[in-house]
Amino acid sequence: MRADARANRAAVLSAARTLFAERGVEVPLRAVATEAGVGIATLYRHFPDRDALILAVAFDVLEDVHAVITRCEEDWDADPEAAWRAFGRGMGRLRLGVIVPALGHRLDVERPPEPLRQARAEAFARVERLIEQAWQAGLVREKVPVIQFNAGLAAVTRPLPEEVRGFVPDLTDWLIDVYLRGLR
Amino acid sequence: MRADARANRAAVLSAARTLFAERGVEVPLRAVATEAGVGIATLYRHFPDRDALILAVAFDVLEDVHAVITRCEEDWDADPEAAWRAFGRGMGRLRLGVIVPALGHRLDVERPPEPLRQARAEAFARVERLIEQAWQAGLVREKVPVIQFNAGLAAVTRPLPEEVRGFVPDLTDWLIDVYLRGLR
Amino acid sequence: MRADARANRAAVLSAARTLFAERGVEVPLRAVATEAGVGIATLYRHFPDRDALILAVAFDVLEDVHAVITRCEEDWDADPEAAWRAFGRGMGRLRLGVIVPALGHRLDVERPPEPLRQARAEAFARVERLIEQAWQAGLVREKVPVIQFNAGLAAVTRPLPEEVRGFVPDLTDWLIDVYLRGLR
Amino acid sequence: MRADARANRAAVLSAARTLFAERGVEVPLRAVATEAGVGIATLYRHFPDRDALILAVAFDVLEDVHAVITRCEEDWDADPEAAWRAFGRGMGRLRLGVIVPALGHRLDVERPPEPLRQARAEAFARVERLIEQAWQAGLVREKVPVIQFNAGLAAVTRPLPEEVRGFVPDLTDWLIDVYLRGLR
DNA sequence: GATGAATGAGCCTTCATTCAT
DNA sequence: GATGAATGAAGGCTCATTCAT
Repeated sequence: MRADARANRAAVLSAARTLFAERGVEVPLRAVATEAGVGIATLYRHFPDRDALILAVAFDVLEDVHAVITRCEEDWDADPEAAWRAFGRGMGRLRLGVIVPALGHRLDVERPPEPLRQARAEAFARVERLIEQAWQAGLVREKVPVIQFNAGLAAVTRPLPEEVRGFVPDLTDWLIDVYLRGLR
Repeated sequence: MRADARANRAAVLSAARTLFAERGVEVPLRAVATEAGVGIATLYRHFPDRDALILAVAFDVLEDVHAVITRCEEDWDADPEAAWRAFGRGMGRLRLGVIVPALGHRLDVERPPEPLRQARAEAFARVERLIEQAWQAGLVREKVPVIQFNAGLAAVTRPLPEEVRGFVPDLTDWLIDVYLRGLR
Repeated sequence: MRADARANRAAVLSAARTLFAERGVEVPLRAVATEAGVGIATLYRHFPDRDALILAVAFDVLEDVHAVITRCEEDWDADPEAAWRAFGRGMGRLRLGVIVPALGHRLDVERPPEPLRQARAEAFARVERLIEQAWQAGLVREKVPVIQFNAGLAAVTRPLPEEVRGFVPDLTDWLIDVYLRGLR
Repeated sequence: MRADARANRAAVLSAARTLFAERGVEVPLRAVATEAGVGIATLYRHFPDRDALILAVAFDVLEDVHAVITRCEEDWDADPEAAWRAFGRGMGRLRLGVIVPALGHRLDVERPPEPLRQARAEAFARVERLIEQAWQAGLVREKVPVIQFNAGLAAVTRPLPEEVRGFVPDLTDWLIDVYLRGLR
C-alpha cells in the first residue's frame, strides 16, 4: 500500500472513531469522509461498506483496550485499588458504549469475522484475569462473567444527550466509579 | 367513531413506546404505524410529526414514573430497602434510557413544552424526596442531585444489543442493583 | 333537498369560487370545506370530486357572465363605448382567467358535460352578437371569433403574483382597457 | 467527468424550462429529472431544491431577454415599428408569463438573491430605454412603467389550456399584437 | 489510487377520497 | 345529512453505494 493510501486509511478510521462516538454509528459516511478530508469514494475503497468500517473501528478500539489492560497489570502490585479504578476509567474513555452495541446490532447477524472474535476473546481472557485478581483483592464481591462486566461498562459509557451532560459534566467518570463501587 | 379513534391513538402510542424502546426513536414512523395496525396517515393525524409522538410517549412514560414513585412511597415504611430497590427496578422497566435521551436530543431544541416541563419537574421533586429518605435510611451515601441520579438510571437502562442480552438475560435488573449498591 | 343542505352547498360553492380565484383550482379541498364552515365529507356529498366542484363554479360564473352581457345589452344604445368597456371590466371581475384554464385543463379530457357546453354556447352566441355590434360601432377593428376574444380576456384576467400587484394595484383594469383598445 | 456533469446540468435546466412552461413551476421534480434523462438525485445534486431550479431557469430566461433586447436595439433604426413588434414577440416566446409569476410566488419570500435582482434591474433599465424610444417614435401613447409593461406581457404570454390553443393556434402572437396596439 | 458525479431506494409528509358513526 | 377518521398514493428530499474519469 502506498504511503498516502495508508495515511488516508488512517484518517478515515480516526474520523470514523470520532464521529461514531459523537453522533453514533449511523452517521452519514459522507460526513466521515469529509471529516477525514478525503472523497467519499476513497472511504469506500478502504472500507467497502459501513460494517467494514465499524469493524475496523472495533479493532482499533480493541487495541486500546489491550493497552489499558496492560497498564492495569503493570500498575497492579503498586496499588491494586488505584489500578482497578484507572482500568475502569480507561475503558470508559474508550466509549465502549458506542461501539459495542453497534457490533451487536450490525455484525452479529452475519457472524462476526474470526479475527475480531479472536481479538475479543483474548481481551476477554485478560479482563477475566483482572476480575479474578480484583476479587482476590476484595475489589469485587463476586467473579462476574466478563461479558456481563463489559456489558455493564458499555451501558455506563454510552453518551448521554447534551442537556444532561450540561448539568453533570463528569457524569461518565462518576458513573464508572458508582459502577465499580457497586460491584464490591 | 370517537371510540375507534381513541383506540387507534392508543395503539399508535403503544407501538411507538415499544419500538422506541427496541429500535430507538429514529425508527421509521411507518414501522410504528404498521406495528399499530393503522395506516401511516392515521399516525400523522394523531401525531403531526415525530416530535409530537416522542412527546406523547414521554408523557405516557412519566405517568408510569409517577405510579412507580407512588408505589415506593406507600411501601417505604414497611421496608425501606425493599421499597427502594423496587423503585429502581420499576424505573428500569420503564426504559427511561430510551426516552430520556430522545427528549434531550429532539425536544430541547425547541424548548420542551410547558406541560412536559412541569410534569417532569413534579416527578423530579418526588424523586428528590425519595433520595432524601433513602439518604436518611442510609441507602445512599450522599444526596445525589436528582438529574444525576436519573441520568445514571437512564444510562443503565438503555437497551443493549440482542447478542449481549442473549448471554446475560437479566442484565438490566442486575445493573440496577449494582447501580443502587454503588450509590451507598 | 333540505334547507340546511342547500345552504351548505351554497357555502361550499361560494368558498370554492373565492379560493379558486385567490389560490388557484389546485387549492386543497379541505381548505374549501373549512372556509365554507363545513366538514370535508359534506363537501364531497355535494360535489363528488374536484372536477364536479370546478364545474359547478363554472356554471356559477357563467350565470354572472350572462348578467354582465344583459347589462351591456341594456346599456348599449345609451352609450355603446361605455357599455362595451363596462362589459370588459365586468367580465374581468369574474376572473375568467382562473376558471377557464381549469376547465380546459381538467374537464376537456373527458368531454365537458352537455349542460355546460350548452350554457357556454349560449353565452358565446350572445357575446358574438355583442362583438358584431361593437364592430358596427367601430369599437373593434375586426370580428374576432368569440373563443379568441374570450381567451384573450381570460389571459388578461388571470391573477398575477402579490409582488406585481403591489406595484401596480389596478393592473387588471388597466390590462382590460389596453386589451379592448388593442382590438380597435 | 466534468463535461458529463455540465451536460446533465444543462439537460435538467432545459427540461425544467420546458416543463415549467408547459405545466407550471409546481411540476414534480421527478418529471423534470425524467424528461432530462437523469436520476432524481442528479437533479438535486445540481439544484438543491425547487427554488434553486426556478432561480436558475430565471437566470437562463433573463439571458435570452437580454438577447431579445439587444436584437431590438440593433434593428431599431432600420425600422422602429418592426423592431418593436419583434421585441414583443421575442419576449412572448420566452414565456415570461410562466417564470415571472413563479419568481414572485416563491423567491420573494426569501428575498431574491442579489445577482438575480441585479440582472433583472439591468434588463428593466434596458426595457425602460426601449419604451422611451417607442414613445418618441409614437409607438406607445404614454411611458408605461417597466414593471407594468412587463406584467402585461407576462399576463398575455402565460400558456392557455390545450383546448383553447387548439382553436386559436397563434393566440399568443395575436395577443401580443393586440397588447402592443393597445398601448399606442 | 483518488475523486466527484450518478443513481435508486427509502423515509417523511400531504392530500384526495372513502368509511363508519 | 353531517361529520371526523382512515387510508394509500404521490412527491420532496437524503443517503448508501457504484461508476467513470
